[in-house]
Amino acid sequence: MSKYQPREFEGEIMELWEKEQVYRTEDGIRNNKSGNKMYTLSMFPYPSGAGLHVGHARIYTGTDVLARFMRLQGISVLHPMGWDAFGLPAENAAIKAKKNPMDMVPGNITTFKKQMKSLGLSYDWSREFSTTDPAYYRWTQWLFQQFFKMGLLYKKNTPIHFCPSCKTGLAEEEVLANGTHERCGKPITKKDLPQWIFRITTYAERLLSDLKGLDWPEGILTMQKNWIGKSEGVELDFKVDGLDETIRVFTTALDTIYGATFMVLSPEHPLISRLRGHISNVKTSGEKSKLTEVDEYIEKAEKKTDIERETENKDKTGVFTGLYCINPFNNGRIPIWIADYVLMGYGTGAVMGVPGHDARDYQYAIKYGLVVKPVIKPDTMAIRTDIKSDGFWNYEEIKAKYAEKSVLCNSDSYDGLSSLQAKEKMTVFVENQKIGKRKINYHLRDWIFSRQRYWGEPIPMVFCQSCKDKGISWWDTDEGKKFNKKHHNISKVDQNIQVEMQGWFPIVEKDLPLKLPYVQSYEPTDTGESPLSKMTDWKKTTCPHCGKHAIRETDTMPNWAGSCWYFLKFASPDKDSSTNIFDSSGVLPTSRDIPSRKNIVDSSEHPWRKEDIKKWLPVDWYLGGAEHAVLHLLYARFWVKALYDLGLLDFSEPFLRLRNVGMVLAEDHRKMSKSFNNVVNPDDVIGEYGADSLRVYEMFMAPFNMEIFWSTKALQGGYRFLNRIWQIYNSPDKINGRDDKNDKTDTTKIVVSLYKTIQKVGSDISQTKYNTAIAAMMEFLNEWEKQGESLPYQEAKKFLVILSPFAPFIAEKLWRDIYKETKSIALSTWPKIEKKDIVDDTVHIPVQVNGKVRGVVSVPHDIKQSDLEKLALEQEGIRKYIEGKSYKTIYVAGKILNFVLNR
RNA sequence: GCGUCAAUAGUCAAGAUGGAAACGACGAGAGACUUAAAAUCUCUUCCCGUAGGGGAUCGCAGGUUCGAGUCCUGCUUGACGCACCA
Repeated sequence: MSKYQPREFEGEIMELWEKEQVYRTEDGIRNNKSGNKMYTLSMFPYPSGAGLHVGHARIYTGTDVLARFMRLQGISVLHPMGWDAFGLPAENAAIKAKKNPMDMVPGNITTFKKQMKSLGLSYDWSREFSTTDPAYYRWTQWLFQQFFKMGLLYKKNTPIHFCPSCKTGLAEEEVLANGTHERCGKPITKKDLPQWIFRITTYAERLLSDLKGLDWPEGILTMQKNWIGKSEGVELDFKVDGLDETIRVFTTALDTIYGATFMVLSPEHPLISRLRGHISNVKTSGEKSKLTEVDEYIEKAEKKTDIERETENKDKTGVFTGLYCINPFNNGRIPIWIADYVLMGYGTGAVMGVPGHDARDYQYAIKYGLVVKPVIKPDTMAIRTDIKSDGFWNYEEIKAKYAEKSVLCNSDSYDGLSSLQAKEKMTVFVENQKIGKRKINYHLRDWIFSRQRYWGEPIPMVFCQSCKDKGISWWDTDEGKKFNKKHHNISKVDQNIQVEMQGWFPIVEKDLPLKLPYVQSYEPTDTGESPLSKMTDWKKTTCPHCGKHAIRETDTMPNWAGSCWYFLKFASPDKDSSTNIFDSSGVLPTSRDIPSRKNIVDSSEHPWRKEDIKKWLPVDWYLGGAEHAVLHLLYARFWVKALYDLGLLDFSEPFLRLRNVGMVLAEDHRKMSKSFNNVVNPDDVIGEYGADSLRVYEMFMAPFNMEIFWSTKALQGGYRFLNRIWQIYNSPDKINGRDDKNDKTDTTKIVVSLYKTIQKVGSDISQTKYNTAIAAMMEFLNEWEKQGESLPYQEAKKFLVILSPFAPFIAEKLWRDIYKETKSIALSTWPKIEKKDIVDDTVHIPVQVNGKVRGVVSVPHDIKQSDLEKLALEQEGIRKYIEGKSYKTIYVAGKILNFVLNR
């Protein structure tokens, strides 16, 4: 009997799979029923120099198990893999290594691919591409241009988050809560730079409401909801006392307006500059003039970094302007303050201070001695001072506790109304007086899309000063007019954007891809300009509209661009798909001369063939880490919605089912990191125990979405399990009637167990409950190993099939060796189990006395209650608790019998 | 502060709909094989008892129920996310 030595055959099996093209996507050939497809996708990796991580192995194996299972169900499966190779991590690594990223990425990809193959992942490699491949980013650029044409992109000078270490601007989402950059961990500052900005906010409502139909983890849905942060309220104007100015505020609690005892402006509020003259007239008792006081405060506030604002979080500061405004409801005069706890970026940048019900306003009022006036109380309370001794009652809290039973007070004619009634009535008043309107605000901000870095898709736009001077925008051109006409159904391009974007033109389509030039100096600059801006020759071009001198955009796209639509391209690869990015030796052509493949794409209209998209999309199963909850997953949803509006797609949500994978932490319970010297390399593990052991271990250790701690000991458990399988298939007395082609069999006890196992494994896999599926197989194996148990030859074959999604190498090996099969097990069929084959005739009913189990009776499954009771009472162990006492019985058919003694 | 999720044996974990708590793995102990070790196999592994058997137990405290790990209320601890969003 030979020993289980995976090293000896895994490589050979891998070659067989490749030779036989086992994992090539079958476009619905095996089952022509429409809709019988499955698109299983793992979030594709950025191919780092460190190679594949055991954490990667977990995601990819999890997706692979699904893909293999679906194939065995006879479903056509699309299971692709590619590379998200643009972006900061690749570039920072390249800078560190003093190499051009273009020269580094190909080698990394080669390593990743080799490692993935050795893991036994069943990808259709013919669909592979990298986001850095010009044939792919040609279309990323093309899509950018479509979004520009829709009016979803504009370029504007904006104060943005800037990472001084990476020397680039960042999106809101890339800044961590502690004010550092999510990629490099260094602190972030603000910088005023011209930026391409995506108007993702125009899709806020749809991004929010479409979450409803998605089968995603609850936590991720909540995070997206919170990130979009919808709040409904009212905007209304407060007159500045004695001046012809108004202050517009946004509030979600209009019912508290009688409690507004002060007004707060954000330090960046534009009104302040107009008020300066009046502020300088204010008399003060101090040495400084009021204006100096205000100016000093504003200057200090502007200098604060995000981190400073963060640490000072709770200690609010501000300055009184000496001016007043008028509450439109009661004409009360309230003081105007400037404070940096009010943000310019949200609402109107001005807030009515209601210290009676808002915790922040309360804190501020206490510090500066402002009036605290509660205006909502529980209806059972007579006087307002009883509400709380200090006069403050959190708005949310009072509503949560008293709901409809909280009423207004101190609010003139609104007194006694419920919060809800008052809010509605007051809103109507605001509307009638024409001093404001209902308004919905979102926390979601527009998406800063420029990066001042080298390693990204060049933004395919050209700026023409001459056209700008003449006030010509792209929408004034023939092409632009045609576009507007064709897409008049979608939101009309904003006039402001048309003006703002005068002089900007997409480079003509036939010139795509606009290739990233190979440069000597690709390091980011200190000026916050892209390294491409130093390439004067490359920058120079002609205006697509007027033909005069024009300048190329030199910013590049963020790494999110490529991942926003890669799942579409997998479904519809370039026709000449043999143009793999690898040549036969596995070495990339030097990137200096990667051929442009624009000529092999047949359509000038679409980056994909519609029938392919129809066949495969949307993605049925999307597996990846939870860290993308509001980055990639939000951006990709946004692009798909925009593409839907353009008529390029006929669905508007890309990922129907999302599952998160838990992290793989090191044995010492820390994150795996080079600096802790605790990284486990999958190559080493595969070398020693085989890929199957690694796969089984990672699927078995915990539920798929939970984090696991690496344990080599536990991994050996996986190896032992496979070893026992190897031994049992090689034991003459464990499998009956070898070479018997006749698959008729008695349903002996062990066979029934097998059938139950088959059913459990199937249902567990489709719920990504891999750990319990494996436990069930182990349980079955334990039973099969018992002395005297053996399986008929054809039945034992079925066990290999259900094992194969988890341990494809050993399953394939035994499939071919023991059963002499020549066609891969991956292309076989999941065993069908009839319900009648797994029904037990005898059931075991636990018998309780007062809820405690005192015995078990084995009876026919359809026994009558009276017979069951009789049998139960025959048991000494049960009878002794009941004898001579009065009782009643509760019987749950097939489950439990309970005797309840009367007290 | 807000939101989401979690807590079961020495460790990782199973336990959908309330109905036998602890499937499976790791570790530990004993034994078999071996000159020996590793590997492999067998048994034990909450507490008491040689055993039949009995008792306890699911973060803590209550409650609902014939019956609660599961439902409800309050609390504790931890993880993740958001955070001056008006």
